[in-house]
Amino acid sequence: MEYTVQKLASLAGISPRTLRYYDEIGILKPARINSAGYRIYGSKEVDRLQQILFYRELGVSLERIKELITDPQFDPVIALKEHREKLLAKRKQLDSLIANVEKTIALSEGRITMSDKEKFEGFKQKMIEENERKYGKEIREKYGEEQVEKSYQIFKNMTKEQYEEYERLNKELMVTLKKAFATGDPAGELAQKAADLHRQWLTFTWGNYSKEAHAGVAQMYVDDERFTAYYDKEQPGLAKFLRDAVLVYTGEK
Amino acid sequence: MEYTVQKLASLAGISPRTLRYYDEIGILKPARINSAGYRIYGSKEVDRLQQILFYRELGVSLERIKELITDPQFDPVIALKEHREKLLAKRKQLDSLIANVEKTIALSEGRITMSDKEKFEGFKQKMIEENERKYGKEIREKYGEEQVEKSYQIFKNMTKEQYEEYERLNKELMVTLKKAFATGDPAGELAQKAADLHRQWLTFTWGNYSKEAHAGVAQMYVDDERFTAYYDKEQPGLAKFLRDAVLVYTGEK
DNA sequence: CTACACCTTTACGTTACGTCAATGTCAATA
DNA sequence: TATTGACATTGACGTAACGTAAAGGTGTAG
Repeated sequence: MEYTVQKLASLAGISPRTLRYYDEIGILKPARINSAGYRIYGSKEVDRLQQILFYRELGVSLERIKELITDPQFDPVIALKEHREKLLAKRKQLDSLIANVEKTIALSEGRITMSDKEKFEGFKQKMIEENERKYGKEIREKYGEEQVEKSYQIFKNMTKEQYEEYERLNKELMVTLKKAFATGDPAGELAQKAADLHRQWLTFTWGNYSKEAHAGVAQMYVDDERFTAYYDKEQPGLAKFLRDAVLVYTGEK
Repeated sequence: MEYTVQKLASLAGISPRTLRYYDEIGILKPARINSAGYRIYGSKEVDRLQQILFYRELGVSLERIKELITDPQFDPVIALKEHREKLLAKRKQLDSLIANVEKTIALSEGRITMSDKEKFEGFKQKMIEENERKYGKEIREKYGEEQVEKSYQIFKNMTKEQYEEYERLNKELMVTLKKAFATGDPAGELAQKAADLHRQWLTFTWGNYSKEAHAGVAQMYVDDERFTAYYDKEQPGLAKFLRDAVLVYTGEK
């Protein structure tokens, strides 16, 4: 049997435009073109279309489908396995997305108060996620996979009290730092107190403290604009001031 | 604090282009434009961006986000609930997709033979799905929701033997029909045998048989091109011939 | 002979940006 | 001071898989 676009489209449950598109990208060419310029498809094309639609329903992209059914030495099993991995990752992401939406709904409706442990866990998780999103690649490059994972672990294992202390330290650091900034002296008493607070804050997530690493982090606050922005958001120049104070504190030039 | 595109982008972990795009679609305008034409964002814009990114992470489209944070009488809870429904539907689809891919992989690797009940169930399911994809809307309109569901139920509850008989009947119908078509006489013995086979085949999924309905289906084979294509795929004109034979058989018209 | 249903190609619209290209601005340095 | 390098701007094309006109040719039934 021979089919025009409409006929074949109806048979397969797709649109004529889809068939023209498939012709255009070369994934399914008609058997021949008749005198009037009509696309004429035969049974071979019907079979090929069936295959295409099968893979398409699996969510495979047309480009990959093209490879799958064109290249004879392409292994469809391997391709399908790769595709499965993608789908699984997608589902995982979708799951956390759904969980987030549900949490947000519950929060908005006041069904859960989240003033207790949950909220705390959620905060920690969110902070880690945010940190990962913003700095993930860089800090992994700078400090290595292990260090980063370790500090995340420490973070996750903090008790509520420890976490509150961590937050409190951060706030105190900011307050002290701003006051010190007003004096303009990175070597002054207030600035050195800020540097010490900064050390305390850092050791919360660090396994071991070293002056060199401390000075390195302070320098990074100036080098990396995103960190700079975080401190300078409170007061322009704060990041540099903190670095200078820390350099004095650690005695590293 | 004030930010240029780069600064704000770094702070939020997005690209400058994204900020320009958000300006373009009016979802986040800068606080002001300086003399050089630079976009300058303030803390109010930072907050708004946080909100935008929050909803974006939930997978909400920018257009809906715009409504969410612009329209004051827009209920975010309702919007989130709708969005959750969409996500759940998406996950459901993704799940069946994954199941399908896995089944295909297993089949390709020969890990499962599917020569038993499973294969049979799979076939039935696939037929129903295909039928649904192709004709779902129309047959529901023509015969009503109940009838369609009922016939699917009958189909699903068929035993292997019944199903094989169903398939055998279909094949015999085709063979007989083609032979009858060669005679050219819709009222002839062979054609009437085909019509009777068609009746038997239909009653497999019909609760009750009526001549009128039988004639109606035969007419539909001619009216609906997708059915026509199914029969004409074997031999052009077969659909019409079957209709004529059935009309004689049922004594209608 | 005229509808009318089919076919054709061309081309813009969709989403949320990525990626040049051409050009202007600003701060630091030789 | 002139230049350099890192920023900024707008404009425009590309993405995936088609949907949707628009403008025009074809085929057949009445």
